[in-house]
Formats: sequence, structure tokens, C-alpha cells
Amino acid sequence: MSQEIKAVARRHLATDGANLSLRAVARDLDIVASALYRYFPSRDALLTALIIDAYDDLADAAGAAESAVPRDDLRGRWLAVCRGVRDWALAHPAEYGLIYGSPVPGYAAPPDTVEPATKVILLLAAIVADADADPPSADLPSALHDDLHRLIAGRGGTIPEDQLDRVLVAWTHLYGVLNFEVFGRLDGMIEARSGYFDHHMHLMADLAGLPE
Amino acid sequence: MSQEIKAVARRHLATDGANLSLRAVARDLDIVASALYRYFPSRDALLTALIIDAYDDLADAAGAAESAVPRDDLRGRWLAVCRGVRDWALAHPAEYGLIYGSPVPGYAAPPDTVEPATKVILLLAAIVADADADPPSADLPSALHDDLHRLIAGRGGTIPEDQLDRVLVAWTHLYGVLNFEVFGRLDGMIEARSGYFDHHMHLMADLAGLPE
DNA sequence: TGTACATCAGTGAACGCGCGTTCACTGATGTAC
DNA sequence: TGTACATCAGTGAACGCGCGTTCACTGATGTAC
Repeated sequence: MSQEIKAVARRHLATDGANLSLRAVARDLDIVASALYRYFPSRDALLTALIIDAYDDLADAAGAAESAVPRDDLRGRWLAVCRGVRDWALAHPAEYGLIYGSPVPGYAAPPDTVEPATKVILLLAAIVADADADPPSADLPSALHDDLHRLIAGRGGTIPEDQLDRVLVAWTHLYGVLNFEVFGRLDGMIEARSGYFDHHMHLMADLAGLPE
Repeated sequence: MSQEIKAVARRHLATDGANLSLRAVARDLDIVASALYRYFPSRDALLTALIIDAYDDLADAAGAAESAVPRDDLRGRWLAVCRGVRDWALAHPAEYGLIYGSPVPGYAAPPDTVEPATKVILLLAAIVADADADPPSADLPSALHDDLHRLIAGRGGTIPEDQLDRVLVAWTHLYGVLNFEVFGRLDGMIEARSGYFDHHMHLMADLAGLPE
């Protein structure tokens, strides 16, 4: 039943954005609004559940896309992850907006939403690490170097700072392109959407030092 | 008076996001809600005015920042534009969210909001054109090449497709970084915010073929 | 097989709010003669 | 200088909605004896 509620709520996100109305959800379920409180203690709790689901779904989609590519095809894996994210975002624009659009007014994301957000970064980092890539040397500002060092140490990872830097550049770019595409900022400008996307992601692979 | 209404509405955006309430705005102005209809025919009209103002303000800020730099300091101009956009975004996060966040539910942007959105691209393009840069050759998908050609021809411009391509890459990246920073997606991850930003924008300048 | 009881999903009324928009109006200000 | 009139910013009541959350409750189902 919780699943059903979330499914209906997801449909509502598509039309109302984050202005999710419990009463409207209940109406669609032929149920009285107060009955929802048996499953979610508040509207915010339902939103949180949707957000966590969205991050998980997105990461799963990206991971599944990658795993269909041979491990030694590094650029293939890279593109698969990126395209997996894109396909999911285009198929679920409202959920994408929920997690990567402007923050929902009056909603404070609880800490459990932080970790699932980093999964795609880890996928990309693993590819760059597998490549043992040697990205063009960058002179990182020392404060940024410290941040990267802390991130790596905090997770017990071994990736070089230079590699993580390029992964974050690619990660930033990935969502930059997608925000524009999903939120309609490319309308009337770029029609060759998937060519545009692939081109950008290839550039990022170059920047990250992936071979080929 | 229209100016005053917009000023108050901008303050409300900061707390309510795009859930802008005419009655709340009126309350702040010690005025009855219906009085607003003398200045704006509807809530959507007010939103549209705010959106256009935001695009204009943003482009003005970027342009002003650039014009403080000698014309022949190309990378300086590039960074000035990028930082100008960033400074404005950080100073006006709600207005930034209005124009670059998730679309406002139930609000369809009228066509007059399209043109002001391209001003920053033009600033960046002018710098790359001044540099007469020769970006590393990219093999653009032909459909994308056509889009770029159409954009250039449609404005009577003369910039080479390869240069425009890199400008769009940088433009995408600029708003990618800013979405993350403004919407709080870097919290607990990157603390060296301006170092991170500058580093990314330098990389984009490299990609665009700017010297130095 | 039949009765007593507990569980618990869903009800429905109520509280106290909010909203955009319309409409006929008041009443101060400024202009014309 | 004084009166008549037009302008028009702002009023206030009303329409017809919406919302999240609470609370005591009903009534079907399933279990225990």
C-alpha cells in the first residue's frame, strides 16, 4: 500500500511539481486523506520517501546500464553510465526535478538523502580508477585539494586527487546538461539532443583521461 | 509601485520558492490583495515580470563584471563573466532558482523570456571570437553541427561552429556548477567553493581554446 | 461448528488555515472652467 | 478664488476553491477457545 501511495504521488509530481497534495493523492486512491497517515506520518515524510526512491532508482538505472558493457571497455562503461542517467531523467522528469531541481520550499532534506546522491559519482570514479587514467595535470587550489583529500580519506578510497577532480568535473557537467535538457532550457536551440549529450560526455571522458 | 511590488515579491521568492502568493505580497505592502490587479493582470504576469528582470539583472551583472577587465585580457574577461554570474546567483538564490531551477508548476514561460536567457552565451562567445581561438578539433555529430549552424545563421553571426560548440560546453558547465552550489548539492562535499568554481571555469576556458 | 474478542485499515467531521480573482464601491487628488 | 467633474489607487465583501492534520469512530477480517 505504501508502494501504491508513492506510485500515485509520483504521478502527481509530474503535473504539480513539488506542490504535492496529500488530499489529491488520496482522492486518486479513492481514499480519504486522513487514511494516508496510517502509512506516512506527514507530507514531508512522503516527500522524503519519494526523494530517496528517486536517487536509488536513478543509481540503479545507471548501474544496470553500465553492467551491460564489458568491463574493459572503459569509455563504453562511461557512456553507459551517463546515458543511463539521462534516460532515467527523461523518463522521470518530475522525479529528476525533485532531486536535482530547485529545493522544495519549506522542505529540509533529512541526512538519509545525502548518501544515495553520491552513487553516480562512485560509478564514474570506479571507471576512471580502472583506467588508471593520468588526467592532464591540473593545478588545483590547495583548499580544493584538501576537500578532495578529505572525501577520499573519509571513504577509505585510494583514487588520486587528480582523478577525483576530473570525475567531479564530469559529474557536474552531466547534471548541467541534463538540467538544461529536462527543464526545457535547450528548446528552440539544440534539437540534436542525444548527439549533443554524447558529445559532451565524450569531452568529459577526454578530460578525465579515459583512453580511446 | 510596480517596482515595489516586484521587490516585495522577490523577497517572498526567497522563502516560498515559486509558490508566490499574491495575498502575502499584498499583506507586506499593507494593501488589499485585489489592489495588485491594478499593476499586474494575474499572478502569472507578475511571475513573468520577475523572470525577465532576473535574466536581465543576471546578464547586466555579468556584463558589468567583464567590462572592468581590459579587452585584451581574454581569460580575465572570461573569468569575470563567470564570476559575475556566480556572484549574482549567490546573492539572489531564489531568483536564480526561478530561472534555472525546475520549471514552475502550471506556469508556461511566454516567449519574451527566451531571448534574455541567451545573453550570457553571447558574452562568452564574444570572448572566444576575440581570441580567434582554435579549439582542439571535435568531431561533432552532423545533427549537432546543423543546430550550431542554424543558431549562427539565425543571428547573422560569424563565429565558427567549433567555437560555438565550446562556448555551449562552458555555458552548460557554468550553470551545472552553480546549480549544485546554489541548490546545496555541494554541502558536506566541497567547502572550497570559489576555488572549485574558478578551477572549473579555467578548465572550460582551456576547452574553449583561450590562451594562457 | 460457533461464539467472543482483538486488530487495524479506512471513515468523516472538524479545525484553522490558505489561495486567485471578480466586482461594485469609496474617497482623495488634480484638472477645467 | 471657487465650484464641478473626472481620474484612478485602493477597498472590502464575496465566490469557490484548496490544503495538512487531529480525532473519535466503524466495521470487516482473522484468531482463540
